[in-house]
Amino acid sequence: MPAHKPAKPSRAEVEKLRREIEEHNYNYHVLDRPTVSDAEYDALLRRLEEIEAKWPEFRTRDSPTQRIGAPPAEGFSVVTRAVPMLSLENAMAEEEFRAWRERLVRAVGSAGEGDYVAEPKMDGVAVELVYEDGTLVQASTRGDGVNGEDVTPNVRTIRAIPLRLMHPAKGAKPPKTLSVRGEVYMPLADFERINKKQMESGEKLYANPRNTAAGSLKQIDPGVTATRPLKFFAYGIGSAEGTTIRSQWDLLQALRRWGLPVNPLSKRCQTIDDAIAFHNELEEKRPKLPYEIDGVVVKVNDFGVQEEAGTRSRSPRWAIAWKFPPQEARTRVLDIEVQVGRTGALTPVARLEPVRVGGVTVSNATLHNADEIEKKDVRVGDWVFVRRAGDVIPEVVAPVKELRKGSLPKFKMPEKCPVCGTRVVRPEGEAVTRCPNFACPIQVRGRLIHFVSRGAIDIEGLGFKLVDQLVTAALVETPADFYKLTVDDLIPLERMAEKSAQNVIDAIERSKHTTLPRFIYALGIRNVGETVAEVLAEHFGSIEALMEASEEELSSIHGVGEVIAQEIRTWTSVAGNRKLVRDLVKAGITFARAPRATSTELAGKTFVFTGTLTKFTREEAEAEVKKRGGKAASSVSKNTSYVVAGENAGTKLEKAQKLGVEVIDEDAFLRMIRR
DNA sequence: ATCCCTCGAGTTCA
DNA sequence: CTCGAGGGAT
Repeated sequence: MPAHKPAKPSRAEVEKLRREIEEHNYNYHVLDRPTVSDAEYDALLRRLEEIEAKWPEFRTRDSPTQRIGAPPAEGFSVVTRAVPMLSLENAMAEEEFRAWRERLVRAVGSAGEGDYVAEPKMDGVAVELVYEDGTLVQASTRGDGVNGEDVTPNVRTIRAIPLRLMHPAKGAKPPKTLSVRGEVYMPLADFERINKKQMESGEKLYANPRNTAAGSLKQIDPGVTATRPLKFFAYGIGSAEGTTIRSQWDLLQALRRWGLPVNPLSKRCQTIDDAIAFHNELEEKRPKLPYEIDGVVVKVNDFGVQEEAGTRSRSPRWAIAWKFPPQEARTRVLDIEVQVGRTGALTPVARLEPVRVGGVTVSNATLHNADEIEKKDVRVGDWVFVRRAGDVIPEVVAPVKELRKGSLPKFKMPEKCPVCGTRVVRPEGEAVTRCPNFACPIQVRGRLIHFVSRGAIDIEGLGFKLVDQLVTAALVETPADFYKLTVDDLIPLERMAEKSAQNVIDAIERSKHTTLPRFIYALGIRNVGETVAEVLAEHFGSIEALMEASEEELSSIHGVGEVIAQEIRTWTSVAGNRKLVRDLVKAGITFARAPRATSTELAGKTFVFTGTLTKFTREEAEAEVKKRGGKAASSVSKNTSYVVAGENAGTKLEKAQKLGVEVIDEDAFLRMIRR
């Protein structure tokens, strides 16, 4: 377009443009169904900005362009409200929840028997929004309920919050003055993203989404708040005067019609058991939700019954917050111990005062490596927040620095291996610190355990306890020694009678019949996992050929680069390792033919399995895929053809959805391979 | 030289 | 599951 001046639009045209932008905001934030791309949305907003810049007479305070614009505040003034924002009584367990209902029924008679609304309890910041004639004029934090802080300029930057209410053609118009209550929160993914950025720029990490949301709302400069990905769910109003709304459920629908986001999981419950079921279902969904919740709020639906139930000094009798057991808990670091793995990697692990998190007692949490400890600045004696990452593995989130008394010494990686005393090394640019002593007893033991593990040689009944005993009794030093064991060797060991000893010996015997990839993997060469072992087996066809391979030949293989090639060549040139392979072969190890792909029906397809599979094991499924010429990968990318999701699928499922990868369930997978 | 996809290794608790 | 890093594509 040539740079000619556009004609001045009419007031109606500007208004139409605003409505269009508001509509898109509504679709996106309230209905969660975007109807235009971000780029299209931005284009509309930019056009409006240009018009308003050129013809200032069109500027209005409630225009979508006016989300940022107020100058930084001098601090926050206090807002005093006529109808206080009450807090809720808490219930921690089902009995307490039922007790609440008993009291309710006593207070209001049979009216309290049924008809509730159950809503997720957002873990965010409670705010009140005041709309005058449909325009947002004030926003405040809850504060003590009566007095809150005026955070209007900051709240205006939150896109999920309409600056103007919508007036549906049919249905109740909002009252002249409407105070909406709800929760400002930060989605988990956004929280993680900005924390990652903080980490990269070496800044302080935020403890959790709620604190980050609260901190964002209390920014002096609304420009800063505008950069924070905050969202909002409305759940109530200050007073229902001037409306015809007579129940909580109708209120939620009305809020939604007025253009305010309402949590779609909220549910009307006809009986107390429905509410209990809702709580339990939500607790299960909780780890998969894109935001944090800390419980369920159950309210009496009918406003008339609510009034009858009345309010105690600080909380209404007609509502209760039934909390979930915390997923994040505070505890103390008793010690930081350093473990040594089979490759000699030194891993610091925090020993914690046992604490219940998400239903289990946590007493250990990995701290990964020295950098990680440095980054989080965790010290022995600190109070720390612990959470179960991805549903399972405990993780130290951050120390509570305010509770650090005096000065605690910083953690330092030991200079010597805690097991064998050898001076440890940390190669330039690497995160791990290692003990270089190949003969370090813990490495020896680690290699033995790896050798017998599932996926490797797989000796059933030979676990880490028994390996420990065998090493201590000097019966086993290298994997080849397993094949020299007799029942009489085992019987003197703890918890070993003749029967179990015989079972172990039998299992050892059975393990002699294996496959080449498993055997190569079992050797425990650094960076040679199951996949690389398979590639090597495919290429060389025999262990002897692999043992004689040159570095050049190795690195020419697809999937093997310089690093791995050198690692393998170094390993195969060590006399002890060559002897180990000879001894194992002499002991009678034989290799089954690797099952070749029997069809090509899944050729070119890549599968990723995630979650708890109930109809088959992951190994079986992967074998089926390979048999049909397909590939089984461990992580989801845009190259993935299908993600097969079992129960409780976690981040991989999310990623699949984000990348638009097809997700199928176990049955669909079975149908696919049965054909 | 850089980015993206994978793989490998280490870890927790019931 | 998560992180770091190897390998290959661009």
